[in-house]
Amino acid sequence: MSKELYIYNSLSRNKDLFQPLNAPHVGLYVCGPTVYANVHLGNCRTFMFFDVVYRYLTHLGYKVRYVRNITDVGHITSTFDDGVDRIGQQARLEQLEPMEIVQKYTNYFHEMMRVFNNHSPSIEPTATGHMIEQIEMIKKILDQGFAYEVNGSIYFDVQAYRAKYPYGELSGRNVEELYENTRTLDGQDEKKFFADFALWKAASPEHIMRWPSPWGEGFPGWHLECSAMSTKYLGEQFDIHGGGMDLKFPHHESEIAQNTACCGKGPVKYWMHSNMLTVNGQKMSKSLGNSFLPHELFAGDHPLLEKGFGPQVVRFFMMQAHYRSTLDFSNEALSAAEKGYERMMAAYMAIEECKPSAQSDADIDALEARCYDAMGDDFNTPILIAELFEAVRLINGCKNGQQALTADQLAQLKKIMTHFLMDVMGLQTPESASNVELPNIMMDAVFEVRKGLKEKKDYATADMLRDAFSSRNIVLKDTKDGGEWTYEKK
RNA sequence: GGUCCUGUGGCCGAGCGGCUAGGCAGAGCUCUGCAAAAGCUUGUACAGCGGUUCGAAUCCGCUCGGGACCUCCA
Repeated sequence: MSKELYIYNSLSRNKDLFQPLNAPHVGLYVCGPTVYANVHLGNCRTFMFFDVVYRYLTHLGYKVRYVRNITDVGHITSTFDDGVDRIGQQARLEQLEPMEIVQKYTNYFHEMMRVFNNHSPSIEPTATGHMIEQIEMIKKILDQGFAYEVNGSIYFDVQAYRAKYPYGELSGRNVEELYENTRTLDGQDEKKFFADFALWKAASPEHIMRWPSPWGEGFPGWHLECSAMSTKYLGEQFDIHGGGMDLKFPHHESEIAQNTACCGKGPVKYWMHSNMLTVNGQKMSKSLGNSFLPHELFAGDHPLLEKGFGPQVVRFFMMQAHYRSTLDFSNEALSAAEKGYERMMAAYMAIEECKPSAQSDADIDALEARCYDAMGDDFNTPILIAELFEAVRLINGCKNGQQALTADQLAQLKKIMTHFLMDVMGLQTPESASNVELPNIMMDAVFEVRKGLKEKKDYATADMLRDAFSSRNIVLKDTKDGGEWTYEKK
């Protein structure tokens, strides 16, 4: 059975065989959210996918250190405006302290990660908690001659960097072309070269979030935190760096430049980028106004939604598309995923009901191998799911007595489905995922039936129903509206 | 404008030189008090036009759509 793992590496533009720098240890860094607003569903897709990466590497036996940061320093919204940052802006809007904003939206983020059944990262560092590391890194880059100071701000010197290292390798663009197509430059810009980016920005007097530094009070540039924190927790070189496609340039390109300028080598062996969630073919994003929030999706509480879908259905829906493809949201697709998810889980839970046979012609080993092949081919979860539906057919066939499976094979199917469905893809059965309301809903139906029976004066059947429950330690009590029920403790 | 990605059957979505993807929906059958579930069978497909090849959805070119990045973005 092949358990080789090939990962599409954005840097090499190839599916590269995964070979950790220090097996069995694996360093995984994923750019987390900026907590100035609620995470929307598009954001969640990325975190759900990298959760699967984390889970699968762990399943393969690697000791993974998974670092996912929280960006709680406001990135400046434009190079040219005067230190307006998203968090500060939102703080003014909501009339809260910036750190209250940070806390509020971090809480929502964590809650959604939990609801979607994502594992917590090993370390979840915040940018504000790593000012010292960021300042130290800037000093090193200055010492190496790849940055310069202007009026208390430090800029990365792309020209100096390019003289020694290639710039733009990840995103595949060259600086000359960038220049031709960059929008009109502000004449008052402090930068020596248009492509230079800020490592540290001097804070204007009204800027709220500010920290002392050797260059005066200010705040770090938006690319720096990831470089500083990944280096601190994963070392100067580590295995996998992930994030959304839209972070490739300039964010990840700048990270490479910062790390290389600081430490003389590129930080990451495998760069992974997950594609966007789209709505009517367009990227879901806050600024386009086509995003919606997870809790709106669960409740069906949004103009674009016909009904609500549970977190597990949403997760299954996401898993049915490959992470490097765009995935278009639609009610029809979600509904189809819901049916598929339910069929999958029903079969999973029905394995125990299957009667084993002495003989079988099914090849479960081959099925298992194909599951690993699918995951090993750049985390191809859609293929994995297709293979698991093959398992569903076997299980259902066995339950109907149309497919012979031995006891060992049934156990193996159970193991395969547990591994891939639960452990790797992080799905849950409907029961474990929710639903405390379910018993109440079912009992409502029971009371409805009893009411009908009593109206027809069929008291014998009505009593039979009540006795059937009471023999299972559930007591039914009639009320004028319907009924109540309790467990009878013994 | 530049760079890159993409166009698959009613819908979603894999595949990316020859071999059934899969799910949902549809049709037929089996099972069935009814309904559902499940199983079996089954149709419609690779944007268009050229080219390479024994053979192309898959490679190349052009045309026409769609999108991402180039500014904060998962």
